[in-house]
Amino acid sequence: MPRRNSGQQPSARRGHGPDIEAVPFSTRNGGARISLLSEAERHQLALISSVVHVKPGAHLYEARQPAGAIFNLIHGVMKTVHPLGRSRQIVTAFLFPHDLVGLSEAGRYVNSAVALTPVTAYRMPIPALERLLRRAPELEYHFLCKVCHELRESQHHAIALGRKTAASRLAMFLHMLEHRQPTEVRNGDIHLTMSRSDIADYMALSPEAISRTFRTLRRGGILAIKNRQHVSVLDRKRFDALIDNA
Amino acid sequence: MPRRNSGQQPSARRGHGPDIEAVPFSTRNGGARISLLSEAERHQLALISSVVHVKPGAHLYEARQPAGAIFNLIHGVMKTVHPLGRSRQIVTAFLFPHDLVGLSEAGRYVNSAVALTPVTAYRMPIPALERLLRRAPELEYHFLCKVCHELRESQHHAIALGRKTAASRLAMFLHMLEHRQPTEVRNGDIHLTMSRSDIADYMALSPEAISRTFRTLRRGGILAIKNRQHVSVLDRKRFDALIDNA
DNA sequence: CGGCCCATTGACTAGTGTCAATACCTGTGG
DNA sequence: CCACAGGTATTGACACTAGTCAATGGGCCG
Repeated sequence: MPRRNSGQQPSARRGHGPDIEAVPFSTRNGGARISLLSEAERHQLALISSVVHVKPGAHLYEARQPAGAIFNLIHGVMKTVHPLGRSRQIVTAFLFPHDLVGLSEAGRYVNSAVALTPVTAYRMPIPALERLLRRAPELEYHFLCKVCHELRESQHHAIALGRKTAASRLAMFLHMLEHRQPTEVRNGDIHLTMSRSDIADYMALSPEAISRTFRTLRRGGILAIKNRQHVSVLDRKRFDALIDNA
Repeated sequence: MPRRNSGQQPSARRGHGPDIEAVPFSTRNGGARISLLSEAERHQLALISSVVHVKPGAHLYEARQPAGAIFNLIHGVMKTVHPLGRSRQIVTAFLFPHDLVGLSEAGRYVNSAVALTPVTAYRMPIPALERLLRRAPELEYHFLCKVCHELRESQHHAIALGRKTAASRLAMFLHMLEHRQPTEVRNGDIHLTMSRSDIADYMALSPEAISRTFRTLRRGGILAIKNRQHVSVLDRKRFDALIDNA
Protein backbone atom coordinates (compact mmCIF):
# COMPACT_ATOMS: atom_id res chain seq x y z
CA MET A 1 0.00 0.00 0.00
CA PRO A 2 2.01 2.92 -1.25
CA ARG A 3 -0.75 5.37 -0.46
CA ARG A 4 -0.56 5.43 3.28
CA ASN A 5 2.83 4.24 4.29
CA SER A 6 3.30 3.53 7.96
CA GLY A 7 3.12 7.03 9.39
CA GLN A 8 5.27 7.61 12.40
CA GLN A 9 4.13 11.09 13.44
CA PRO A 10 1.21 13.52 13.23
CA SER A 11 2.43 15.01 9.95
CA ALA A 12 2.00 11.62 8.39
CA ARG A 13 -1.77 11.96 8.48
CA ARG A 14 -1.65 14.41 5.64
CA GLY A 15 1.68 13.00 4.72
CA HIS A 16 0.76 11.47 1.41
CA GLY A 17 3.43 13.66 -0.10
CA PRO A 18 3.99 17.25 -1.14
CA ASP A 19 0.95 19.24 -2.11
CA ILE A 20 0.67 22.61 -3.81
CA GLU A 21 -2.31 24.91 -4.23
CA ALA A 22 -3.01 27.67 -6.71
CA VAL A 23 -5.68 29.37 -8.78
CA PRO A 24 -5.31 27.71 -12.19
CA PHE A 25 -5.32 29.46 -15.56
CA SER A 26 -8.47 27.84 -16.75
CA THR A 27 -11.95 29.21 -16.25
CA ARG A 28 -13.45 26.34 -14.29
CA ASN A 29 -14.20 26.67 -10.56
CA GLY A 30 -14.59 30.43 -10.39
CA GLY A 31 -11.18 31.57 -9.28
CA ALA A 32 -10.87 29.40 -6.20
CA ARG A 33 -7.60 27.98 -4.92
CA ILE A 34 -7.41 24.28 -5.52
CA SER A 35 -4.94 21.50 -4.95
CA LEU A 36 -2.99 20.93 -8.13
CA LEU A 37 -1.58 17.47 -7.53
CA SER A 38 -3.12 14.02 -7.84
CA GLU A 39 -2.45 11.29 -5.33
CA ALA A 40 -0.10 9.63 -7.76
CA GLU A 41 1.87 12.83 -8.28
CA ARG A 42 2.14 13.43 -4.56
CA HIS A 43 3.46 9.93 -4.17
CA GLN A 44 6.06 10.46 -6.88
CA LEU A 45 7.26 13.59 -5.11
CA ALA A 46 7.24 11.85 -1.76
CA LEU A 47 9.79 9.39 -3.06
CA ILE A 48 12.40 12.11 -3.53
CA SER A 49 11.41 14.19 -0.50
CA SER A 50 12.48 14.33 3.10
CA VAL A 51 10.77 16.18 5.91
CA VAL A 52 12.46 19.05 7.72
CA HIS A 53 11.50 21.00 10.82
CA VAL A 54 12.32 24.63 11.54
CA LYS A 55 11.90 26.43 14.85
CA PRO A 56 10.38 29.92 14.96
CA GLY A 57 12.98 32.50 14.04
CA ALA A 58 15.29 29.96 12.44
CA HIS A 59 16.25 29.93 8.77
CA LEU A 60 15.14 27.29 6.32
CA TYR A 61 17.86 28.59 3.98
CA GLU A 62 19.79 31.79 3.54
CA ALA A 63 20.26 34.16 0.64
CA ARG A 64 23.33 33.72 -1.53
CA GLN A 65 23.89 30.17 -0.32
CA PRO A 66 24.12 27.37 -2.89
CA ALA A 67 20.59 26.22 -3.62
CA GLY A 68 20.23 22.48 -3.13
CA ALA A 69 16.51 22.02 -2.73
CA ILE A 70 13.04 23.44 -3.09
CA PHE A 71 10.61 23.23 -0.18
CA ASN A 72 6.90 22.61 0.16
CA LEU A 73 5.30 23.78 3.39
CA ILE A 74 3.23 21.31 5.36
CA HIS A 75 2.62 23.20 8.61
CA GLY A 76 3.37 26.69 9.82
CA VAL A 77 4.07 30.10 8.35
CA MET A 78 7.28 31.52 6.94
CA LYS A 79 8.53 34.77 5.51
CA THR A 80 11.11 35.35 2.80
CA VAL A 81 13.32 38.35 3.48
CA HIS A 82 15.64 40.20 1.20
CA PRO A 83 19.00 41.23 2.61
CA LEU A 84 19.29 45.01 2.35
CA GLY A 85 22.57 46.58 3.41
CA ARG A 86 22.42 46.82 7.16
CA SER A 87 19.20 48.75 6.97
CA ARG A 88 15.79 47.31 7.73
CA GLN A 89 15.02 44.18 5.76
CA ILE A 90 12.30 43.75 3.18
CA VAL A 91 9.81 40.91 3.44
CA THR A 92 9.07 39.73 -0.09
CA ALA A 93 6.44 37.12 0.77
CA PHE A 94 4.62 35.24 3.49
CA LEU A 95 4.31 31.52 2.93
CA PHE A 96 1.62 29.13 4.12
CA PRO A 97 1.01 25.39 3.86
CA HIS A 98 0.90 24.09 0.27
CA ASP A 99 3.21 26.84 -0.92
CA LEU A 100 6.52 26.32 -2.68
CA VAL A 101 9.62 28.17 -1.53
CA GLY A 102 13.27 28.15 -2.48
CA LEU A 103 13.60 30.05 -5.74
CA SER A 104 17.18 30.20 -6.95
CA GLU A 105 19.10 32.17 -9.53
CA ALA A 106 22.42 31.04 -10.95
CA GLY A 107 22.56 28.26 -8.38
CA ARG A 108 21.98 30.38 -5.29
CA TYR A 109 18.95 31.29 -3.23
CA VAL A 110 17.73 34.80 -3.94
CA ASN A 111 16.37 35.44 -0.46
CA SER A 112 16.28 34.00 3.05
CA ALA A 113 13.39 31.97 4.41
CA VAL A 114 12.60 32.42 8.11
CA ALA A 115 10.02 30.53 10.15
CA LEU A 116 7.42 32.58 12.01
CA THR A 117 5.89 29.52 13.70
CA PRO A 118 7.13 25.96 14.07
CA VAL A 119 7.40 24.80 10.49
CA THR A 120 7.32 21.42 8.82
CA ALA A 121 8.21 21.17 5.16
CA TYR A 122 9.08 18.70 2.46
CA ARG A 123 12.58 19.09 1.15
CA MET A 124 12.91 18.24 -2.55
CA PRO A 125 16.49 18.11 -3.87
CA ILE A 126 16.71 20.06 -7.09
CA PRO A 127 18.57 17.46 -9.19
CA ALA A 128 16.08 14.73 -8.32
CA LEU A 129 13.15 17.09 -8.80
CA GLU A 130 14.46 18.18 -12.17
CA ARG A 131 14.83 14.57 -13.31
CA LEU A 132 11.34 13.79 -12.13
CA LEU A 133 9.78 16.80 -13.83
CA ARG A 134 11.36 15.92 -17.15
CA ARG A 135 9.80 12.50 -16.98
CA ALA A 136 6.38 13.78 -15.85
CA PRO A 137 5.09 16.66 -18.00
CA GLU A 138 1.77 16.73 -16.19
CA LEU A 139 3.49 17.21 -12.85
CA GLU A 140 5.75 19.81 -14.35
CA TYR A 141 2.70 21.63 -15.66
CA HIS A 142 1.35 21.87 -12.14
CA PHE A 143 4.59 23.37 -10.93
CA LEU A 144 4.32 25.86 -13.76
CA CYS A 145 0.81 26.76 -12.58
CA LYS A 146 2.05 27.26 -9.06
CA VAL A 147 4.90 29.53 -10.09
CA CYS A 148 2.51 31.58 -12.22
CA HIS A 149 0.31 31.87 -9.17
CA GLU A 150 3.24 33.16 -7.14
CA LEU A 151 4.04 35.60 -9.92
CA ARG A 152 0.53 36.99 -9.73
CA GLU A 153 0.85 37.31 -5.97
CA SER A 154 4.14 39.12 -6.28
CA GLN A 155 2.56 41.54 -8.73
CA HIS A 156 -0.27 41.99 -6.28
CA HIS A 157 2.32 42.80 -3.64
CA ALA A 158 3.86 45.42 -5.92
CA ILE A 159 0.43 46.91 -6.54
CA ALA A 160 -0.11 47.14 -2.80
CA LEU A 161 3.23 48.87 -2.35
CA GLY A 162 2.19 51.35 -5.01
CA ARG A 163 -0.62 52.65 -2.83
CA LYS A 164 0.22 55.99 -1.30
CA THR A 165 -1.61 55.88 2.01
CA ALA A 166 -0.88 53.52 4.85
CA ALA A 167 -4.59 52.74 5.24
CA SER A 168 -4.85 51.57 1.67
CA ARG A 169 -1.76 49.41 1.96
CA LEU A 170 -2.84 47.85 5.22
CA ALA A 171 -6.28 47.11 3.83
CA MET A 172 -4.75 45.40 0.83
CA PHE A 173 -2.56 43.36 3.15
CA LEU A 174 -5.48 42.21 5.25
CA HIS A 175 -7.43 41.48 2.09
CA MET A 176 -4.58 39.31 0.88
CA LEU A 177 -4.42 37.42 4.17
CA GLU A 178 -8.16 36.87 4.16
CA HIS A 179 -8.09 35.43 0.68
CA ARG A 180 -5.38 32.94 1.47
CA GLN A 181 -7.60 31.27 4.01
CA PRO A 182 -9.84 28.60 2.51
CA THR A 183 -13.23 29.95 1.50
CA GLU A 184 -14.70 28.38 4.67
CA VAL A 185 -15.87 30.79 7.32
CA ARG A 186 -14.57 33.95 5.69
CA ASN A 187 -16.61 36.08 8.03
CA GLY A 188 -14.20 38.97 8.29
CA ASP A 189 -12.02 37.49 11.01
CA ILE A 190 -8.36 37.64 10.09
CA HIS A 191 -5.58 35.85 11.92
CA LEU A 192 -2.25 37.68 11.96
CA THR A 193 0.52 35.15 12.34
CA MET A 194 3.25 37.73 11.86
CA SER A 195 4.45 40.59 14.02
CA ARG A 196 3.77 44.27 13.37
CA SER A 197 7.37 44.65 12.26
CA ASP A 198 6.92 41.90 9.70
CA ILE A 199 3.82 43.57 8.34
CA ALA A 200 5.75 46.83 8.22
CA ASP A 201 8.63 45.21 6.36
CA TYR A 202 6.20 43.65 3.89
CA MET A 203 4.27 46.84 3.24
CA ALA A 204 7.32 49.12 3.32
CA LEU A 205 6.03 51.11 6.26
CA SER A 206 7.37 51.72 9.75
CA PRO A 207 5.94 49.65 12.61
CA GLU A 208 4.66 52.90 14.06
CA ALA A 209 2.69 53.57 10.89
CA ILE A 210 1.12 50.12 11.17
CA SER A 211 0.03 50.84 14.73
CA ARG A 212 -1.32 54.25 13.91
CA THR A 213 -3.26 52.92 10.94
CA PHE A 214 -4.79 50.08 12.94
CA ARG A 215 -5.91 52.64 15.48
CA THR A 216 -7.39 54.89 12.80
CA LEU A 217 -9.31 52.01 11.23
CA ARG A 218 -10.57 50.89 14.63
CA ARG A 219 -11.75 54.39 15.57
CA GLY A 220 -13.40 54.68 12.19
CA GLY A 221 -15.40 51.54 12.90
CA ILE A 222 -13.90 49.71 9.95
CA LEU A 223 -11.91 47.18 11.94
CA ALA A 224 -12.16 45.52 15.33
CA ILE A 225 -8.82 44.69 16.91
CA LYS A 226 -9.43 41.84 19.34
CA ASN A 227 -5.78 41.34 20.16
CA ARG A 228 -2.44 41.39 18.43
CA GLN A 229 -3.21 38.31 16.41
CA HIS A 230 -6.89 38.73 15.61
CA VAL A 231 -8.65 41.51 13.77
CA SER A 232 -12.07 41.60 12.20
CA VAL A 233 -13.61 43.56 9.35
CA LEU A 234 -16.68 45.43 10.61
CA ASP A 235 -17.54 47.75 7.75
CA ARG A 236 -16.91 45.75 4.59
CA LYS A 237 -18.06 48.54 2.32
CA ARG A 238 -15.57 51.12 3.50
CA PHE A 239 -12.91 48.43 3.82
CA ASP A 240 -13.28 47.57 0.15
CA ALA A 241 -13.27 51.26 -0.71
CA LEU A 242 -9.82 51.53 0.84
CA ILE A 243 -8.64 48.70 -1.39
CA ASP A 244 -10.14 50.07 -4.59
CA ASN A 245 -9.17 53.70 -4.19
CA ALA A 246 -5.89 55.56 -3.88
CA MET B 1 23.28 25.56 -42.21
CA PRO B 2 20.30 25.91 -39.91
CA ARG B 3 21.94 28.68 -37.92
CA ARG B 4 22.02 31.41 -40.53
CA ASN B 5 19.36 30.78 -43.11
CA SER B 6 18.84 33.34 -45.86
CA GLY B 7 17.41 36.30 -43.96
CA GLN B 8 15.12 38.57 -45.94
CA GLN B 9 14.88 41.41 -43.43
CA PRO B 10 16.22 42.32 -40.04
CA SER B 11 13.41 40.56 -38.25
CA ALA B 12 13.80 37.42 -40.31
CA ARG B 13 17.33 36.86 -39.14
CA ARG B 14 16.03 36.08 -35.71
CA GLY B 15 12.75 34.87 -37.14
CA HIS B 16 13.19 31.15 -36.58
CA GLY B 17 10.30 31.16 -34.15
CA PRO B 18 9.55 32.25 -30.60
CA ASP B 19 12.50 32.78 -28.33
CA ILE B 20 12.66 33.41 -24.61
CA GLU B 21 15.52 34.57 -22.43
CA ALA B 22 16.17 34.26 -18.71
CA VAL B 23 18.79 33.72 -16.07
CA PRO B 24 18.56 29.98 -15.36
CA PHE B 25 18.57 28.31 -11.96
CA SER B 26 21.82 26.51 -12.48
CA THR B 27 25.19 27.88 -11.59
CA ARG B 28 26.79 27.82 -15.03
CA ASN B 29 27.47 31.02 -16.96
CA GLY B 30 27.67 33.41 -14.04
CA GLY B 31 24.20 34.85 -13.86
CA ALA B 32 23.91 36.01 -17.45
CA ARG B 33 20.69 36.07 -19.42
CA ILE B 34 20.68 33.36 -22.05
CA SER B 35 18.33 32.08 -24.70
CA LEU B 36 16.47 29.10 -23.31
CA LEU B 37 15.21 27.46 -26.47
CA SER B 38 16.93 25.22 -28.99
CA GLU B 39 16.35 25.58 -32.71
CA ALA B 40 14.09 22.54 -32.65
CA GLU B 41 11.99 23.97 -29.82
CA ARG B 42 11.63 27.30 -31.57
CA HIS B 43 10.48 25.46 -34.64
CA GLN B 44 7.89 23.50 -32.68
CA LEU B 45 6.53 26.74 -31.23
CA ALA B 46 6.55 28.41 -34.63
CA LEU B 47 4.13 25.77 -35.88
CA ILE B 48 1.42 26.90 -33.47
CA SER B 49 2.24 30.62 -33.59
CA SER B 50 1.09 33.55 -35.65
CA VAL B 51 2.66 36.98 -35.80
CA VAL B 52 0.79 40.05 -34.60
CA HIS B 53 1.61 43.75 -34.87
CA VAL B 54 0.61 46.44 -32.40
CA LYS B 55 0.87 50.19 -32.90
CA PRO B 56 2.22 52.42 -30.14
CA GLY B 57 -0.47 53.10 -27.56
CA ALA B 58 -2.64 50.20 -28.71
CA HIS B 59 -3.51 47.19 -26.56
CA LEU B 60 -2.23 43.68 -27.21
CA TYR B 61 -4.95 42.47 -24.85
CA GLU B 62 -7.00 43.93 -22.05
CA ALA B 63 -7.51 42.98 -18.43
CA ARG B 64 -10.53 40.85 -17.55
CA GLN B 65 -10.96 39.69 -21.13
CA PRO B 66 -11.01 35.95 -21.85
CA ALA B 67 -7.41 34.83 -22.28
CA GLY B 68 -6.89 33.02 -25.54
CA ALA B 69 -3.16 33.24 -26.08
CA ILE B 70 0.26 33.94 -24.66
CA PHE B 71 2.62 36.26 -26.50
CA ASN B 72 6.34 36.34 -27.11
CA LEU B 73 7.83 39.69 -28.05
CA ILE B 74 9.98 39.91 -31.17
CA HIS B 75 10.43 43.66 -31.53
CA GLY B 76 9.47 46.68 -29.50
CA VAL B 77 8.66 47.49 -25.90
CA MET B 78 5.40 47.06 -24.00
CA LYS B 79 4.05 47.78 -20.56
CA THR B 80 1.51 45.83 -18.54
CA VAL B 81 -0.85 48.05 -16.59
CA HIS B 82 -3.20 47.22 -13.80
CA PRO B 83 -6.64 48.81 -13.88
CA LEU B 84 -7.08 50.85 -10.71
CA GLY B 85 -10.43 52.52 -10.15
CA ARG B 86 -10.35 55.69 -12.19
CA SER B 87 -7.22 56.80 -10.42
CA ARG B 88 -3.79 56.69 -11.99
CA GLN B 89 -2.87 53.30 -13.31
CA ILE B 90 -0.08 51.08 -12.06
CA VAL B 91 2.54 49.71 -14.43
CA THR B 92 3.41 46.21 -13.27
CA ALA B 93 6.13 45.47 -15.80
CA PHE B 94 7.98 46.61 -18.89
CA LEU B 95 8.48 43.97 -21.55
CA PHE B 96 11.25 43.64 -24.10
CA PRO B 97 12.04 41.22 -26.94
CA HIS B 98 12.29 37.57 -25.83
CA ASP B 99 9.87 38.14 -22.97
CA LEU B 100 6.63 36.27 -22.43
CA VAL B 101 3.43 38.15 -21.71
CA GLY B 102 -0.21 37.21 -21.23
CA LEU B 103 -0.55 35.71 -17.78
CA SER B 104 -4.11 34.68 -17.02
CA GLU B 105 -6.08 33.70 -13.94
CA ALA B 106 -9.29 31.75 -14.07
CA GLY B 107 -9.39 32.13 -17.84
CA ARG B 108 -8.95 35.89 -17.97
CA TYR B 109 -6.01 38.23 -18.38
CA VAL B 110 -4.93 39.80 -15.12
CA ASN B 111 -3.67 43.04 -16.66
CA SER B 112 -3.60 44.99 -19.90
CA ALA B 113 -0.65 45.03 -22.27
CA VAL B 114 0.04 48.30 -24.10
CA ALA B 115 2.66 48.92 -26.77
CA LEU B 116 5.12 51.76 -26.19
CA THR B 117 6.75 51.36 -29.59
CA PRO B 118 5.66 49.49 -32.72
CA VAL B 119 5.53 45.91 -31.51
CA THR B 120 5.80 42.57 -33.25
CA ALA B 121 5.00 39.44 -31.27
CA TYR B 122 4.31 35.77 -31.68
CA ARG B 123 0.81 34.79 -30.66
CA MET B 124 0.60 31.30 -29.15
CA PRO B 125 -2.94 30.02 -28.55
CA ILE B 126 -3.18 28.55 -25.05
CA PRO B 127 -4.87 25.24 -25.94
CA ALA B 128 -2.29 24.43 -28.60
CA LEU B 129 0.54 25.58 -26.35
CA GLU B 130 -0.75 23.47 -23.49
CA ARG B 131 -0.91 20.39 -25.72
CA LEU B 132 2.58 21.04 -26.98
CA LEU B 133 4.04 21.54 -23.52
CA ARG B 134 2.58 18.27 -22.27
CA ARG B 135 4.30 16.45 -25.09
CA ALA B 136 7.60 18.26 -24.66
CA PRO B 137 8.81 18.29 -21.02
CA GLU B 138 12.10 19.92 -21.98
CA LEU B 139 10.29 22.82 -23.63
CA GLU B 140 7.94 23.05 -20.68
CA TYR B 141 10.93 23.22 -18.36
CA HIS B 142 12.20 26.25 -20.25
CA PHE B 143 8.86 27.96 -19.84
CA LEU B 144 9.09 27.19 -16.14
CA CYS B 145 12.52 28.82 -16.02
CA LYS B 146 11.19 31.91 -17.77
CA VAL B 147 8.26 32.28 -15.39
CA CYS B 148 10.60 31.90 -12.43
CA HIS B 149 12.71 34.63 -13.94
CA GLU B 150 9.69 36.89 -14.21
CA LEU B 151 8.84 36.07 -10.60
CA ARG B 152 12.28 37.23 -9.51
CA GLU B 153 11.86 40.41 -11.52
CA SER B 154 8.50 41.08 -9.96
CA GLN B 155 10.02 40.64 -6.51
CA HIS B 156 12.78 43.00 -7.55
CA HIS B 157 10.09 45.48 -8.53
CA ALA B 158 8.48 45.13 -5.11
CA ILE B 159 11.84 45.69 -3.46
CA ALA B 160 12.29 48.85 -5.51
CA LEU B 161 8.86 50.09 -4.45
CA GLY B 162 9.84 49.49 -0.85
CA ARG B 163 12.53 52.13 -1.04
CA LYS B 164 11.52 55.31 0.69
CA THR B 165 13.26 58.01 -1.31
CA ALA B 166 12.58 58.84 -4.93
CA ALA B 167 16.31 58.86 -5.71
CA SER B 168 16.72 55.31 -4.51
CA ARG B 169 13.73 54.11 -6.49
CA LEU B 170 14.79 55.85 -9.65
CA ALA B 171 18.31 54.47 -9.35
CA MET B 172 16.91 50.96 -8.98
CA PHE B 173 14.77 51.52 -12.03
CA LEU B 174 17.70 52.65 -14.13
CA HIS B 175 19.75 49.78 -12.79
CA MET B 176 17.04 47.37 -13.89
CA LEU B 177 16.89 48.90 -17.36
CA GLU B 178 20.64 48.75 -17.71
CA HIS B 179 20.73 45.08 -16.78
CA ARG B 180 18.13 44.11 -19.34
CA GLN B 181 20.38 45.27 -22.13
CA PRO B 182 22.77 42.57 -23.30
CA THR B 183 26.12 42.73 -21.53
CA GLU B 184 27.62 44.40 -24.62
CA VAL B 185 28.66 48.00 -24.25
CA ARG B 186 27.19 48.55 -20.80
CA ASN B 187 29.04 51.81 -20.43
CA GLY B 188 26.48 53.61 -18.34
CA ASP B 189 24.32 54.82 -21.22
CA ILE B 190 20.68 53.99 -20.64
CA HIS B 191 17.94 54.26 -23.21
CA LEU B 192 14.52 55.20 -21.83
CA THR B 193 11.87 53.87 -24.14
CA MET B 194 9.02 54.88 -21.86
CA SER B 195 7.65 58.27 -20.87
CA ARG B 196 8.18 59.95 -17.52
CA SER B 197 4.59 59.12 -16.64
CA ASP B 198 5.21 55.46 -17.31
CA ILE B 199 8.27 55.50 -15.09
CA ALA B 200 6.20 57.25 -12.45
CA ASP B 201 3.44 54.66 -12.70
CA TYR B 202 5.99 51.86 -12.43
CA MET B 203 7.80 53.33 -9.45
CA ALA B 204 4.65 54.59 -7.71
CA LEU B 205 5.78 58.19 -7.82
CA SER B 206 4.33 61.29 -9.45
CA PRO B 207 5.76 62.44 -12.79
CA GLU B 208 6.87 65.59 -11.01
CA ALA B 209 8.89 63.54 -8.55
CA ILE B 210 10.60 61.79 -11.44
CA SER B 211 11.56 65.13 -12.96
CA ARG B 212 12.79 66.55 -9.67
CA THR B 213 14.86 63.48 -8.96
CA PHE B 214 16.45 63.47 -12.40
CA ARG B 215 17.40 67.08 -11.82
CA THR B 216 18.84 66.34 -8.39
CA LEU B 217 20.92 63.48 -9.74
CA ARG B 218 22.15 65.60 -12.62
CA ARG B 219 23.12 68.50 -10.34
CA GLY B 220 24.85 66.03 -8.06
CA GLY B 221 26.97 64.82 -10.95
CA ILE B 222 25.62 61.30 -10.70
CA LEU B 223 23.71 61.29 -13.98
CA ALA B 224 23.98 63.05 -17.31
CA ILE B 225 20.64 63.65 -19.01
CA LYS B 226 21.32 63.93 -22.72
CA ASN B 227 17.70 64.13 -23.70
CA ARG B 228 14.39 62.62 -22.70
CA GLN B 229 15.36 59.20 -23.96
CA HIS B 230 19.01 58.97 -23.06
CA VAL B 231 20.69 59.24 -19.68
CA SER B 232 24.14 58.19 -18.61
CA VAL B 233 25.64 57.16 -15.31
CA LEU B 234 28.60 59.41 -14.49
CA ASP B 235 29.40 58.53 -10.89
CA ARG B 236 28.96 54.78 -10.65
CA LYS B 237 30.04 54.66 -7.03
CA ARG B 238 27.39 57.02 -5.71
CA PHE B 239 24.85 55.57 -8.12
CA ASP B 240 25.35 52.12 -6.62
CA ALA B 241 25.21 53.61 -3.15
CA LEU B 242 21.70 54.86 -3.92
CA ILE B 243 20.71 51.33 -4.89
CA ASP B 244 22.21 49.64 -1.86
CA ASN B 245 21.06 52.08 0.79
CA ALA B 246 17.69 53.27 2.00
C1' DC C 1 7.21 38.42 40.42
C1' DG C 2 10.50 40.53 37.37
C1' DG C 3 12.60 41.36 33.00
C1' DC C 4 12.45 41.63 28.21
C1' DC C 5 10.59 42.45 23.85
C1' DC C 6 6.97 43.99 21.19
C1' DA C 7 3.37 47.30 20.46
C1' DT C 8 1.60 51.78 21.06
C1' DT C 9 1.54 56.76 21.40
C1' DG C 10 3.32 61.59 20.87
C1' DA C 11 6.18 65.51 18.84
C1' DC C 12 8.81 66.91 15.18
C1' DT C 13 10.95 66.66 10.61
C1' DA C 14 11.62 65.44 5.92
C1' DG C 15 10.06 64.16 1.65
C1' DT C 16 6.50 63.48 -1.75
C1' DG C 17 1.77 64.60 -3.65
C1' DT C 18 -0.92 68.07 -5.47
C1' DC C 19 -2.10 72.10 -8.09
C1' DA C 20 -0.88 75.46 -11.27
C1' DA C 21 1.99 77.68 -14.58
C1' DT C 22 5.66 77.59 -17.90
C1' DA C 23 8.94 75.52 -21.15
C1' DC C 24 10.02 72.01 -24.48
C1' DC C 25 9.63 68.73 -28.24
C1' DT C 26 6.98 66.72 -32.16
C1' DG C 27 4.41 66.59 -35.96
C1' DT C 28 1.34 69.22 -38.83
C1' DG C 29 -0.01 72.55 -42.12
C1' DG C 30 0.62 76.81 -44.36
C1' DC D 1 11.15 76.94 -44.19
C1' DC D 2 8.50 78.65 -40.65
C1' DA D 3 4.49 79.02 -37.60
C1' DC D 4 1.35 76.58 -34.83
C1' DA D 5 -0.91 73.33 -31.92
C1' DG D 6 -0.96 69.45 -28.88
C1' DG D 7 0.92 66.80 -25.54
C1' DT D 8 4.77 65.91 -22.55
C1' DA D 9 8.17 67.52 -19.32
C1' DT D 10 9.76 70.70 -16.08
C1' DT D 11 9.61 73.98 -12.32
C1' DG D 12 7.66 76.31 -8.19
C1' DA D 13 4.67 76.85 -3.88
C1' DC D 14 2.15 74.60 -0.42
C1' DA D 15 -0.27 70.84 2.17
C1' DC D 16 -0.09 66.46 4.07
C1' DT D 17 1.52 61.98 5.14
C1' DA D 18 4.83 58.87 6.93
C1' DG D 19 9.64 58.49 9.09
C1' DT D 20 12.26 59.24 13.04
C1' DC D 21 13.33 59.64 17.84
C1' DA D 22 11.91 59.07 22.34
C1' DA D 23 9.02 57.43 25.95
C1' DT D 24 5.26 54.67 27.81
C1' DG D 25 2.37 50.62 28.10
C1' DG D 26 1.37 45.68 27.78
C1' DG D 27 1.98 40.76 27.24
C1' DC D 28 4.85 36.59 27.65
C1' DC D 29 8.32 33.67 29.59
C1' DG D 30 11.47 32.48 32.88
